[in-house]
Amino acid sequence: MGRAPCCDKANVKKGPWSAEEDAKLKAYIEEHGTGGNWIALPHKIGLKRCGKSCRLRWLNYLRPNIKHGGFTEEEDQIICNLYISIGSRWSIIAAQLPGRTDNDIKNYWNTRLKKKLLGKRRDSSQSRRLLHPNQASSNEDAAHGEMKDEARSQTLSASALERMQLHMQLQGLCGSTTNYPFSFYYNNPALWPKYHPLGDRVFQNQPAPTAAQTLARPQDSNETLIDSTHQSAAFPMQPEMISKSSTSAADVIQEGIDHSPALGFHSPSSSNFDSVGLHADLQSLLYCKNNYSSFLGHEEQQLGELSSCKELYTEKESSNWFAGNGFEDKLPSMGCWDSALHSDSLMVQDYSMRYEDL
DNA sequence: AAGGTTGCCAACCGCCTCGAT
DNA sequence: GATCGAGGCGGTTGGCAACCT
Repeated sequence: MGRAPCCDKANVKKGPWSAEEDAKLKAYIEEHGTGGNWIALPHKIGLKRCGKSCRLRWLNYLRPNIKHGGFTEEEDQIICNLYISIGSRWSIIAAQLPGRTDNDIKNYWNTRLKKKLLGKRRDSSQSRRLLHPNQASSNEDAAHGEMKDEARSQTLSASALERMQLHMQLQGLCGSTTNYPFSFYYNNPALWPKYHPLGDRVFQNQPAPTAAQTLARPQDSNETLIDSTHQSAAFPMQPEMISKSSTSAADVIQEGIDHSPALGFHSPSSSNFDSVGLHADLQSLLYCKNNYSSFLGHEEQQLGELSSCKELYTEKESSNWFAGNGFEDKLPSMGCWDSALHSDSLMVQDYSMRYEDL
């Protein structure tokens, strides 16, 4: 027996919102707020819409200060950095980009930025199978729960693969500055956005530089590197940090770092990485095709190797790095991407070693 | 010019989390 | 501690527009 629907589906309008509906919803919320109950809201204002639909419409379209389209280079970089770092946690990524919605960023990533970064070759049938194995599977497969779970797991891995590919591209540009490819982001505090659980609202009230501003001034990265008090607050957000917690999420993560020196998480104060150079590399990757064309030369082979490694990408096999590093207690809901990420990292590590031998 | 394909994006779906009871 | 319901989230879909052949 499934969960009861949140609204009477039969009497609820679907599809595009009319101007009249928009006006009603906007006027009501601007005057009364949501009242803390989205489900009841449409009834109050006489809209034949699901409460969830109203919420989505408000958050993604009607809310003040929403920006649509026209992503800047700066925003591209932030999205790229965060996607590599945390995966498809669009709400968290959106929190770093004032005026942007998770849906917008998700669409932008899926339709444009991903292609921009990974290149058109990703559309080849090979990579299509690699990245969307569930789409290639038959309908009868989907009808079976086990197969569905497997497909989900593979889809998850696909996302992880994408991030890994981005990492490899970055590594190809930046050279192997470390044995641990995923430390690229963590080793560059200049690329770390600030974590603001309340998103825009906090940005509006806080004069501290946004991630975009931090990113936009790589020449200032030295001060970021040196400032150890800044480090805790500036550490890249982890998805679970967004959950309501009484303790500082940054502290939780920082503690995790402090106890995991072997995993490539160098504290900024001890890091001597050239964040300026890396920033430039990322910018080149995003905006200068020439710079990553050399990478594409290896991509065919890489994809082949990735296929052979794909079986490594199961959640069962991926032991959670965070377990054993003091994270499991504090981050109880650590999502499956994390284990996939860990699995990725092992595979990438292995792969990168072989790659460097080429 | 017409039909097919691809790209884009708003909206939906269903699962998960968490607070209230 | 168990259950319920609302909110939140990420993945997916459907429809329209632009582009291609």
